[in-house]
Amino acid sequence: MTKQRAVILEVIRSDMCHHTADEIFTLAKEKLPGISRATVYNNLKTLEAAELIRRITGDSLSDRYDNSYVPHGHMICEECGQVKDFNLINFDKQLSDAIGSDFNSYELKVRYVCDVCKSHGESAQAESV
Amino acid sequence: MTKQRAVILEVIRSDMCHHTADEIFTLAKEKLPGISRATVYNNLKTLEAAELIRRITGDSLSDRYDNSYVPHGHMICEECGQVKDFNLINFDKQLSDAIGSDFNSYELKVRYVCDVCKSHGESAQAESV
DNA sequence: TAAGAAAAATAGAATTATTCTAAAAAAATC
DNA sequence: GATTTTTTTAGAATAATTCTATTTTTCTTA
Repeated sequence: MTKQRAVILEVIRSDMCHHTADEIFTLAKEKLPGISRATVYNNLKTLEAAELIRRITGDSLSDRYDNSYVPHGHMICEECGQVKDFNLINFDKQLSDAIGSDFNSYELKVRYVCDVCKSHGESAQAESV
Repeated sequence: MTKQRAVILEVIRSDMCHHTADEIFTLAKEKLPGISRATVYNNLKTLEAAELIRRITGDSLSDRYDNSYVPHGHMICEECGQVKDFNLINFDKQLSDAIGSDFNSYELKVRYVCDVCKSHGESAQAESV
């Protein structure tokens, strides 16, 4: 566990947001100005392999990272882009029944419009994801 | 509906595979040698907006396209990369209950090891997705 | 069906996210 | 403490996608 790796993990764990690699790089840089982009990418891979974080794909052009490795759903507002976590009861069993096999992980994303955006139309253009 | 658009749609519908934009470009080129990459990308967007195809993200570096717009699950073998479709009964209701709101679409991917790969170990390195 | 307007296609440059590379630095091992 | 292994670094390379300006095709309607 190097300084860099610790800072990256700290950044990912510091809030409930799901940051992109680039955002993590920027945030890590505030604490460790010399850190390199490649280090961030390397460590994101290492940390996911160690099952400490989870990569989530397809919300935007770039991947995002979740501070929990345990699979769960992500609900993504199509207006403001905010990502929230949610859980389904007994979903693992349901899934393995449906595919007729055990599985290693799953990724579930739901696109919807959140209450805030629903109420004040298209005005709320947050960037907090 | 232009020649190009028809060919692209035909390529996507011609088999059960989930092709990348680049594969679609290559296949379309066989039928329409002058077709440009930008045309493929433009049309993939148009066709998804028209709800004729569905983009699926995160299986590999590049996105893939599904010949059905109706949301359903994708099961992805971690050994050979093959993608199969599956469905969950009454899942829409379950989802909207879980997130406490209506939603526009969902994307569900399960990573597992398919029977073929499970039986003959790591030998089967198919590319057919 | 010809003329004008609108939409789509083209080639290639530009952009963006990510990976690779080779050298330097840090950490781990003995 | 010397040696080996791992990690970091900067920047180049790659790959997917988007953008741009121009040309071509399609659509509309007279």
